[in-house]
Amino acid sequence: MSIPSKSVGCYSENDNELRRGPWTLEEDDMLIKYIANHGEGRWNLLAMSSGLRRTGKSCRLRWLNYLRPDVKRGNFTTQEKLLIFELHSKWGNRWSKIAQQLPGRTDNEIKNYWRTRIQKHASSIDRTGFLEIAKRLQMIRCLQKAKESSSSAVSIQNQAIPLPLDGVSHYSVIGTIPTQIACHGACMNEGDPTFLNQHEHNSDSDHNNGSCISSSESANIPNMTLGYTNSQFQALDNSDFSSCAYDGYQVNNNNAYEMGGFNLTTTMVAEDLEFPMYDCQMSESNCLNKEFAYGWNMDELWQFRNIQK
DNA sequence: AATTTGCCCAACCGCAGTACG
DNA sequence: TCGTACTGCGGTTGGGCAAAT
Repeated sequence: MSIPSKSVGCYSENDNELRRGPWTLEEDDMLIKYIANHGEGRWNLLAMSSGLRRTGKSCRLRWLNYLRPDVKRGNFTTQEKLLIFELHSKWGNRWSKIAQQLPGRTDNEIKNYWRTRIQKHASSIDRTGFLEIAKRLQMIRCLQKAKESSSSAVSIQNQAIPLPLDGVSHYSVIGTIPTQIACHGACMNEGDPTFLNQHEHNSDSDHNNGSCISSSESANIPNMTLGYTNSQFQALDNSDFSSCAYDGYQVNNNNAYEMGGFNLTTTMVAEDLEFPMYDCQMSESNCLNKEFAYGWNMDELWQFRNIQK
């Protein structure tokens, strides 16, 4: 390619050379009008016949990431953030695949979000940090579930979630979960943007009944299980387990949900969601000290992590 | 007020997969 | 079947801007 080394903002005034760098309003307008008349696709042809001195790839990128009418602008909602965490735990850096689950969001946007908000927190993790992070993640997941099940009168406490071990690819450490979580302060209100309700996003079923977990109120939540599968550590609830089992997902060594990166993900769940973690405490019986709540023994977990390295 | 630092995000690059002649 | 063009994806870069010094 004849294009010199990248220099955004340096344009050639030579009509024969391709333009690079930020798009102008005129270029945007030209692209929009062309696509309105001819439709998307055939980007190289578009680039040549539209009069834009851009590559087809550049035109495509501009359209998909910025000009498309259904592109959603602005910050990610809490639901979207949670969904990104969820999907990244399943699929890793499959940004386009993740983007398909977030209507109006582009893979580029999600990728940028992940890199700037999440990976910046990547750092070495010590044992103490890991414990704290594990606690936070666990609480967050509990709170997610609280909304869903608080509308249901049925308590499914202390049910064990069976793990279908295939005897080959799964090494699992599973604990069952006492399911009382107390939330103090004003952290759970239906109208609160920080209210965790991930499943509203992609479910039209029974998750939208407004129920408020107010101060000093407890919610029955479904069992949750922390599972460590091969090199993978993640928080598993029933839906997570399904995806794990059926998608055959495995986290590679670079994945953020691998133990080494676990801290940044979970930390950001708490921090980036602006969730008042300090207001939410596990109930007394679930005190997270030596014995990790939900049956996890952190000594074992940590040892297992080291074995996997 | 000036300079430095760090963050965010749009855009670019290279590569892999697919379509087509 | 092979070669070429096109498309899409994930990783990376660097400009702009706000915060910090």
